[in-house]
Amino acid sequence: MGVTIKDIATKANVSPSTVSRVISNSPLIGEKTKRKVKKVMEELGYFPNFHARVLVNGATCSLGIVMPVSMRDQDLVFQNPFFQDVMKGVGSFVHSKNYSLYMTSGETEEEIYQDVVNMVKGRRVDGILLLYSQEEDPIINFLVEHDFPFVLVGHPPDNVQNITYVDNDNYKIAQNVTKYLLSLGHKKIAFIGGNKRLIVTRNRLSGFLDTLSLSGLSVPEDYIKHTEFSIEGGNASVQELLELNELPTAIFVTDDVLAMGVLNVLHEKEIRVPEQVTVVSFNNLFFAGFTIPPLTTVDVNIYQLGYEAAKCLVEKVEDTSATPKCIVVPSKLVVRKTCQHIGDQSLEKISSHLDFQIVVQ
Amino acid sequence: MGVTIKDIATKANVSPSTVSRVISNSPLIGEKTKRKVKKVMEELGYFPNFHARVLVNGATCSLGIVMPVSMRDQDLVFQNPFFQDVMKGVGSFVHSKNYSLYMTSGETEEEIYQDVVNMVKGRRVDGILLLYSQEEDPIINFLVEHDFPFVLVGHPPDNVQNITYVDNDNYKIAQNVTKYLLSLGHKKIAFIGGNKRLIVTRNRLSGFLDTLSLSGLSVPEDYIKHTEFSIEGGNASVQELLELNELPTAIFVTDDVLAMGVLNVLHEKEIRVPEQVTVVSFNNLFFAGFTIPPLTTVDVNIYQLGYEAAKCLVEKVEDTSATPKCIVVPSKLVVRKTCQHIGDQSLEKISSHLDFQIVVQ
DNA sequence: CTGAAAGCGCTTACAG
DNA sequence: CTGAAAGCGCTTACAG
Repeated sequence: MGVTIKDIATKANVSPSTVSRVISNSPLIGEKTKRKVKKVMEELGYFPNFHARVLVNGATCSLGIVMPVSMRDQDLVFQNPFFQDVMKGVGSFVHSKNYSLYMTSGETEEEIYQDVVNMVKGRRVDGILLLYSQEEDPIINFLVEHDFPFVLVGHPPDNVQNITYVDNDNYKIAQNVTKYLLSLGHKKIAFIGGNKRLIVTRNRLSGFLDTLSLSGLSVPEDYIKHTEFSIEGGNASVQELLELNELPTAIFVTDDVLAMGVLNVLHEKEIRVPEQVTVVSFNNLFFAGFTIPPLTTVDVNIYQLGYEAAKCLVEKVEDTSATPKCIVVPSKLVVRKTCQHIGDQSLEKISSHLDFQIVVQ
Repeated sequence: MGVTIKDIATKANVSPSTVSRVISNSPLIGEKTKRKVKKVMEELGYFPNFHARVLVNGATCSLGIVMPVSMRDQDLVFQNPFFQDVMKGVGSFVHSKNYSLYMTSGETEEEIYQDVVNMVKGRRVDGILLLYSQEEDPIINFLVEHDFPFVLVGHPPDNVQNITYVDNDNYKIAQNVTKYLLSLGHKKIAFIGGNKRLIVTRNRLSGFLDTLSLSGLSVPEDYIKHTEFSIEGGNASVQELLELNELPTAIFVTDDVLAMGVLNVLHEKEIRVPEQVTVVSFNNLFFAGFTIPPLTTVDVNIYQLGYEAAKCLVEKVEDTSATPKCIVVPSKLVVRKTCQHIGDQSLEKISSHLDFQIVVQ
């Protein structure tokens, strides 16, 4: 059915080798022959068979994307627009390099693991991009063991020196966000975050906790909530906080989807934001500027996270000997309306104490 | 580097053919040989080379996914969670059938078209899934011309008899939604929808328009807005409506992201929903129950749309002679708080006049 | 500058 | 029940 190199060869009166060389634009071939062969290719509508090429070259120019698609059993239900945004960044770089994208479709950790094994051992991809990072991840171990090129979006759970990853400096960001809250006068600050196994969650929590304890503030245990990544999760968590005797005056939320759930409950209970409760969040997802009130949140540059990760991975694939590296994507706090409003001057002042870019929108 | 069938053959003292037969579990091979060979495969960690297989079998067991990723030039910026949801459905079915997923990464129509050509002509996939449907789409034409298996999520722009597609009955739904609005007493109803080239937009618009005209109501031209699929798009459109002399009392919005923008502006301008303006929308995206007020919207069963589409495609791939078919995914109106509230009884009454499932949440 | 030959890793008629 | 041979569509040393 498909036109092959042989068909071209016969019709152009040359050998298949010559056709192959014309395709790869080898300088060895004479101009005349090139033109002749190219014309025939045009006429017959030739297109190289991908698999035949891969079989001899080895390189697939494809990357495998590992998404945490709804791991229901782990309550990691990702209905999070975050991933769509990362993928845009990934897609953009990858396209510029003529690489293709392969996706896992597994729905449990075990299935996703199998998907990865298939990709790697079946030689379907040249590298793997992990869009998340969590503790005790068998996939990372598998990849390391097989010395297969991969890049992590997020901070490695361990083995940091040997893994190439792209991440924000979540610990530092969390410190600065917390300092920001402190400078606003808050002392009773609660935390709502995603699954504990995720490294992002842990890093943001540590930054938060460490900063408070440096200020001599301790956080009661029931001020710290871990929940699934959904509006409902955010909902449930604030509800719990609101049942406490001593209410927090600020809530540090690690994701905008969660924050949406938080704002929702507060609005329903007619608790005024930011007058009664201050809310900060992370990720600056597409709806962050349109919640009620508009969310003050850290823009972590999701697109760039994806773009850089893809770039690192392609580099790694094309030069396997490259040493592991880590790219830190910059971020900034986008101040909107969910934190106690203070005069512009004082914001500047606060800002000067922080190691952190602040932008008012 | 990789272990091949040959390695196994030598170590197991059989021929490569035998190993191949063991892998495909051929009944011809004796039990003893099978055990012996399997043991060696185990020891050596054998995994079949995907590309070698494809080269001889032809089948890739891979599907290509065409996403309308941010076609900036066409103002079709899709930051819409819709696609993540469809992909869940697609992934779920595909995984059960051991198929893999390939993604386009192009960012303009031209690039995406090239991605598709590469997939098809390079024999990288067995079928193509188009996650959207629009007028004058060169991709559809290409696929039809090459008689390549594909399935459309959405209604074909033309050539309906020859294309397999999965869609909601958007025209009918729009009719019923409009009737619903009419029965609520609205006469001045505006429309905010996405790009005109998209068939969904057109179908929902026609259903809307036809129903109104059947009721003897005409819609002024400036009551009909087409905008990009973003909160900002929704924002801009209501702003325009609010500048009109004669304000609509209801707005028919074709997508929740747009509706979010609509609600946002109305809230800012302190226009009360639903008391002053009623809003209905489509898709029931993850945040629809959490806007302020919670959105009344049509649940189009996004997941099932993806699931069925993948199913149709695999069927088509595995039986090329299958006749084109069309699957209509059911939908229902989820009544929340953006439409003028009326007593439960009258909702029942209204419902009885509609050819449409209504659910109160 | 061009061609014949071997080979990438598999499968599958064809023999036996 | 098992093996030798041909072939899937390409690339790339090796000759000339």
